[in-house]
Order: sequence, then C-alpha cells, then structure tokens
Amino acid sequence: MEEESIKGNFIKNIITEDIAKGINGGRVMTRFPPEPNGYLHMGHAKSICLNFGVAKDFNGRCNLRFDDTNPSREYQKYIDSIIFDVQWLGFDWGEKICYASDYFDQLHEYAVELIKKGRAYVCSLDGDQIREYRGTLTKPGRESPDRDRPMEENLDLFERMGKGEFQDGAYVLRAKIEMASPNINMRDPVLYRIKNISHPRTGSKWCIYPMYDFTHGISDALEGITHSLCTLEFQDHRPLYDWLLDEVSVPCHPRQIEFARMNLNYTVMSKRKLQQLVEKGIVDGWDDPRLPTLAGIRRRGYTPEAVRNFCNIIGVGKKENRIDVGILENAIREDLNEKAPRAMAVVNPLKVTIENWEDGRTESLEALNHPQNPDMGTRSILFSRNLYIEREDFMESPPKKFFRLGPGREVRLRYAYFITCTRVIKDENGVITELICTFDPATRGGDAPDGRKVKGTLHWVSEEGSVPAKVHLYDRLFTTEDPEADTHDFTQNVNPDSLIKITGARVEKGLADALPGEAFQFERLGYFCLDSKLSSPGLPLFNRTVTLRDTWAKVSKKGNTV
RNA sequence: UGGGGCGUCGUCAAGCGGUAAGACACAGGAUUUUGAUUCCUGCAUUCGGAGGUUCGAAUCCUCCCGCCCCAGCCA
Repeated sequence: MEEESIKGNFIKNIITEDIAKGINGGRVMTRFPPEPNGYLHMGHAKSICLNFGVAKDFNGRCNLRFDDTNPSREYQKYIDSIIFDVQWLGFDWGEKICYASDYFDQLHEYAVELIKKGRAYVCSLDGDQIREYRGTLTKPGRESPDRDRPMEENLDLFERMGKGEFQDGAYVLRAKIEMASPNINMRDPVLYRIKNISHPRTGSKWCIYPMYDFTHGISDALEGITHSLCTLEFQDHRPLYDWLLDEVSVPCHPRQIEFARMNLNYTVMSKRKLQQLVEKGIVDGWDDPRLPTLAGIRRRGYTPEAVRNFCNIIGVGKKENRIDVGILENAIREDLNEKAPRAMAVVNPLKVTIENWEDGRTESLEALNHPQNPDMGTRSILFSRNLYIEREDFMESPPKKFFRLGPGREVRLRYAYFITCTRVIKDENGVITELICTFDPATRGGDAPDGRKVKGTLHWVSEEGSVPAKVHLYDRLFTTEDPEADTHDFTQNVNPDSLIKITGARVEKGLADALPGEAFQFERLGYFCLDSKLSSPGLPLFNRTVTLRDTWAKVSKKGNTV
C-alpha cells in the first residue's frame, strides 16, 4: 500500500549522519515556514510532506510556522487557508502554530545585541543608494558612509526607528559584514526596515519589521529546529544564515539544507503566475480545479493520500526538475480505484429505445459497487424501454476494432442485457437522434446462456432510473509542457479545452444524494466527484478528477481504426 | 566575465570504489460483464564529455561542456 514518508534521499542521509555523530543528541526538528501571502500549491505540498515526513521518520516533530514579517502583503485569509490546507493534507503540528511575529521582541533584542557588538549599524542611504553601493555581481560594493557610526548613535537611532519617529525608508538597520564579498548577500544586508503599517497579529505595536534573513535563522534557533529545509535559491543565503546564528546568542544553530522545488509539466507553479491566471479571469478563482493549488486539486477530487503518495514517489534532490503530471494522475487513479464506488453516468447521451420492451415496464437489476471489492456491496439500477448510452459508443460505420455498438451489432449493457441495434433515426440534418434496438431476455444480468460472446460492454442509464446532471471535464491547463518557455506571455499557451462544461448529462438516480467532494468512478469514463461549490440539489455537478486509462483512445489515435 | 549549485533511461530517482534499484511513461502478452483493474514480459553494456588513478570507477583526480540561482528596505 501507501508509504507515508519520503523514501531515502540525500536529506535523510545527512540527518542520519548527523544523528550518528550525536549532533543535537539525536533529536530531529523541522518546520514548514510559509509566508501568508498566497494560497498553497503542489510545490508547498512537496515541502510539507518533506518536512513533516522527515520529522516523523526520525521520531521528531515539525512546526507549522508563518513567516509573517512583511505586513504589507500578508493577510489573515491566507493564514486561515494555509492552516486548512496543511490539516487537509493530514499533518499535525502539535500544540501550537508558530508565527515569526511571536518572536518580534526577541528578534529586536538580538538586533540590539548585534549593534552592541559592532556587528550592525543604522544606515541612512535610501533604496537606490543602497543598491548602488552594493556593487554588482562582478564589482565589489562600497561601504556606506554610515558604516562606522558610533554604537551609541546606532542604538539611539534604532530605538527611535522603533518608536515611529521616522518615515518609511528613512533608515534601515544593516549587518556589518563585508562589502567586497563575492556573495552579495554578505554585503551588509538589511536586517530591519521601517514600515509604518499595522500587522495582522501584532497590530500597531511595531513600525519596524525584521527581514527574512534575520528572522528565519533566529526563529529556527528559538524553536530548536535541527534541520532547516528550504529551496535551492536560498543556498547563497546559507553563509548569512550561519553568520547571524554565530554572532547572536541563540540557544542552538540549526543546519540549513536546500532542495529543488517541484515543477509540474503542463502547468505553472509560482504564486505570481497563478495569481495572473486568477486575476485575468482565465480560471475561476484560486480553487479552480485546473489549478495546481491545493484548493484546486481538492475541488478537482484529489485526495490527501494521493498527494502524499505522489510527493513520496517523486522524491527530493537538488536537480531542477519538471515532473510529468502523469505521475500525479497515476497516484490519484491508484487511490480512487481502490476507494471510489462505481456508478454509471452518461455524459453525452444518445437515446436508445428497446422496441421489444413493453412500454411503461421497468425492472430492477443488481450492480456491483466495486467489482474487486465485494464488501462495498451492490445497488439496484433501473432498466426500461427508454435508455441512454454514450454517443461516442455508437458508430454508423465502425472500423473493425471498434467493439461498441453499430447497425446490426450486438453489445452488452453493463449488468443488464445484450442489445442489438436494428435501426438508426436521424434528423433532417443527418444527425443521429435515436437508436432502435432489441434486447435478448435470456441475457439478463449480462450473461448469455448459449455462451455467445459479445465484444463490447457499454455503460447506460434509463430515463426512469436517472437524473439530469452537469459535468465539468477538465484537461491540462496548458498545451505545452513548460508554458513559460519561449514566450513573453505564458497565458498564450492556455489550453482552450481545459474545461468543457456539459449540461445535458444523466447520472444514476442514486447520485443525486452525493455529498460535496464525494468520489465515484463513472464506469468507462473516469473518476468524478460532486463539486463543492456549484452543485445544487436539483442539478448535481460532477467534476472529472481524472479519466480512466484509455487504451482504446491510444489505438484509435494511431489511425489504424479505419 | 564574481559567487553558489546541478548534470544517472522520455520524466522523476536510488546508487557513496566491486561491476546500473524502483516509479511513471512506453511496447508486447494473459485474464476481464469497465478497451478499467489485476497479472506476466521487455525497456540505460551505460551514468554530460575527454583524459587519469585503480585488478576494478556512475562513484576518486584533472580539464572541458551544458543548465539553474544571486545585484528587493520580498520571502
């Protein structure tokens, strides 16, 4: 079955070595540190599974910590949605949620400590000047004129910054490291900036807020984190992370380890790009089922188990990667194949009249809820003279390998009878509107006593035993594997058929009582779930989570069918 | 062209000096009242390239090539 933890990887190897060396007394503590400025997506899921998974594997713990140091773009609604998502994924952060803002007092003290040690100073250069003084990738930076400001003056200025005496941008607190460092992060990085704005959690207590680099390492240390896992772009920050923890009197010195973020093909993963899709109305909100946001895939019908398993399977390394969505699709199929009860639904109905079935007569037939799992029981489905089959399951002049219905052909209706098509009715435009068929009473349940075989089995629904429904068929959001490649505007690559809205579907009557999010396999079509937002009692809406593996589609696409 | 990383099958990914795991994908075949599931079988003489060390290298050394990241008072 399912493995609940990330398999062997370089991070676990490092931790195993650290434990062997007796570092941290064998204790392992990680953290998942989202900034509450957007919704979580699959990339975060990887990090969540990694951090919580590693902690679990080593009998440690993992904190959920909000990195809320920039109140100008962080909001409570994101905090709420992130908490919900992490919970949904199935992880437990213990007794309390952590917030970097809870450490603002201590952070401030550590800043003062740095100033007193002569390792930080208040700089009055403005943004442009700081950038100019910083130098470039190939040219060293120049020292700020304020770099040697006396310690008392720094202390005084920093205190007044905190009291709100200055405008935004008037001063910043900077670490005094090395302006000629080849690592730009070490060129006297800004530690604190003035932002006369209130914070979602600390209100108006502060008007100076600590920067990421200063906050993160110290927060890690205060929480007793042993291994601080982050993405590759922070590799250049590690020297600063270590410098800070060495200079300040924190209780411990966590080890930062960087891993590659996940990319999925046929989609985009960055908050900024996702936001564009939402804002331009290309998708319908952050929980649009086509998006790789956790809210989106949840609504699409993905289960936490499948997501966790997926994160497991893809592993973790330091190589840039672009995972094939097929792996994700396989994960959800694997999970739903086992869990989802089967049902019949006709997405694109074609009317079928059984001419030798008495008008008005209905019959109850028994159907398995899961062919491989008898424990899931049976249900009864209604057969009658008036049926619907999938329009795609009939061809007037079928190729040899087409096992479905055609004029004069006999097929089985699942759990019902063998039927033979005797006549095709068309409208004035030549469009097929109805099929006239006969059924064989001896084949009740789907077996022929004379042993004759039939190549195809079709799903169906009867007029009396079904209700109308809406169905949303989703496909990949983009037509190219890497939507961001070779274009200035990735939205040009949006797949126009990524959502097909079907209004005239018919589903088994029992499905009318489905619960929001409840998953089913519509036989021969795929896995579907009741939409949690747009479904109404009288007209259920089902989202297609993923299609079934379809060998026929492959064969017919190859063109060897005609 | 400064610094930091990365390069093992189509896509991920194990491997840590002893002679290339696994997953997905793909290709065959068996079973099948879902062309589903399940089940077999096949799928890197080779690890970015070239040298070198060694009885032996994807693993060690050297050089080269390619790709990614960094110049926010964002994280």
